[in-house]
Amino acid sequence: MPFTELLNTLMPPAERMRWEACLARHAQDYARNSDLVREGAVPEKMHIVLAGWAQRYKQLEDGRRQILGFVLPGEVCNLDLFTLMRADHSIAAVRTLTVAEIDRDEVERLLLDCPHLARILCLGEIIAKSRQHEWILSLGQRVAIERVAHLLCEIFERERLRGRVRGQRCDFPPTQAQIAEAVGLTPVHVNRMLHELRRGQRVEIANRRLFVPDFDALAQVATFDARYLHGGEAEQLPARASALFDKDAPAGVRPPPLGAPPSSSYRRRPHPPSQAQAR
Amino acid sequence: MPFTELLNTLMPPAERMRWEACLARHAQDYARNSDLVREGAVPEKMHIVLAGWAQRYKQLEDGRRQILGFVLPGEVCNLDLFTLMRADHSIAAVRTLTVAEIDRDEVERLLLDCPHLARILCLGEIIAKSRQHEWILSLGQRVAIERVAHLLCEIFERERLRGRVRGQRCDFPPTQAQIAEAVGLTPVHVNRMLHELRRGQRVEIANRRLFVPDFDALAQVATFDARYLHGGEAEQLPARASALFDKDAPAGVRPPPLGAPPSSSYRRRPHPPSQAQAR
DNA sequence: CGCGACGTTGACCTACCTCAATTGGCGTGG
DNA sequence: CCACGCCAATTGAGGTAGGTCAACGTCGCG
Repeated sequence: MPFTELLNTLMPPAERMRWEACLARHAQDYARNSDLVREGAVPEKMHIVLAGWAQRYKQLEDGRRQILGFVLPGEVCNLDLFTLMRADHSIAAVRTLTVAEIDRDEVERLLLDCPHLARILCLGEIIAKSRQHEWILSLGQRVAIERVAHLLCEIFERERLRGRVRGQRCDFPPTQAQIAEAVGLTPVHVNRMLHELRRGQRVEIANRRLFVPDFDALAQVATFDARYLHGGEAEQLPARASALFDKDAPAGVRPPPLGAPPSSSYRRRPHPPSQAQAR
Repeated sequence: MPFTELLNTLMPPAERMRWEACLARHAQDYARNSDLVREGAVPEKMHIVLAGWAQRYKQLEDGRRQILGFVLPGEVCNLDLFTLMRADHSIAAVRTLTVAEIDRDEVERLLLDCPHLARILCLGEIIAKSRQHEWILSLGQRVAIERVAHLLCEIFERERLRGRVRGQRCDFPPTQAQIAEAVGLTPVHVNRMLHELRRGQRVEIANRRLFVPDFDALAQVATFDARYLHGGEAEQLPARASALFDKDAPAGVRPPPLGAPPSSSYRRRPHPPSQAQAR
């Protein structure tokens, strides 16, 4: 498993074992749709997803609910634990879910003992923020079919980076209603979009599994650009993360994206060719 | 000015002066719509808004643009500087803008010398994240009039927390087209929503100024709940922030919100008749 | 074998978009 | 001081993406 090997590279075996032992010791199961963290509560424990998916969400008083993002196996739900503020959103199990629950003291000890681990978790937070930004772009600007396709691309690519895609397939537990809550559409309309994608040979979802025969084709309908997931940056983590904590700074290597000057019309606004100059 | 006094409480005068001197020394002007930070670039300097507004945004290849948030005077644009990754979004001037530009070395020295400052900036980042979550909720679930009203509520409340509201009025530089890019609507439709809000005596926008005669009424239209802005948490900052860096942990005091259980299968519950009209 | 959750489909409706023209404010140059 | 020109705001008419409602199919499971 490439990701596992990668982790070995990034974390000394001692840290790695300490971490995994800790996870194993605190495993905990949740039933589908039950909350791990409730908005407004002061979080007591840090949650790490071991198996299954979790979903972050917020809701309005009248019940409208928006999913902010999915937490996949191996990812941390709430590092924000340490801010000690009340949670600004809830976290629930998408389906049957196993997490490790580690309380504050232990997390603290763990992070002190495992500097590499701390860096990896920090990088995870930064990438999560980048995903939030893309999520906003999606909700605000993409049309229905792009939104759905984009979500599938994101999931598939994240799973791929973790080495959990085989034969163009990966796990995909959410129901269509949950997809709908994630992309801000109606379950009915999500169903139609999935149907359309299926007709076009873009995706197949069955038995909680996602099948993507031609990723590039799907990415094209989604206007998906994987850069925001910072895939492959983990390899550069040691250098970069050390900059976070130590001093000097070798930057990652990556071609800058185009600053495409737009088209025409009202909404798709031609924003003036802005130069990044002062004065 | 209450906010200034607050800062004095939070930061020893020495730190405070060091910080402000630093800001003053590096002032820099930008023309409306010019970029301070371009997506994909490695940020060289940290930007702090001194006067005017900045906007974070992302765009699609075809020109569709989504504003991720506004940066108000006194706020920091990109603390993420230290991650040393390429910027995942661009930042531009809403209108004529003055910022302080501080390069990495100096920021580093500053933060080492001013631990209180560092804590305040960290808290700012956390609150920014909370705002992002609310922004997602808005784009995904609120209808047009709620979205626009919610944006105005957020701005107004943030300005109020900073002590910049007088006589129910505060600065409001963005054009309707920029509002549209922020809330994911068309400029035309934003115009109509503003018109409706004006007819209902909810807001008045003129001469780059926002007037809110009855905040609660506006908040009701928007389903706005100020909690996510963490107003008043700055007062608790010393205690809380120290927990971030030191050890033990007095939590903030704040009533938990309701955790409305999920409803039926379908999406839009009959949201309360948002009567923003004649009244 | 019957219930309950999920997926699917059709008919219809409306919130929001598109296109297009007009108005008003304001800075600039004559 | 006025006329021009530009940009933002405004308004109307008509179109469509996506929502709503409601029924039916299907699968898993006790």
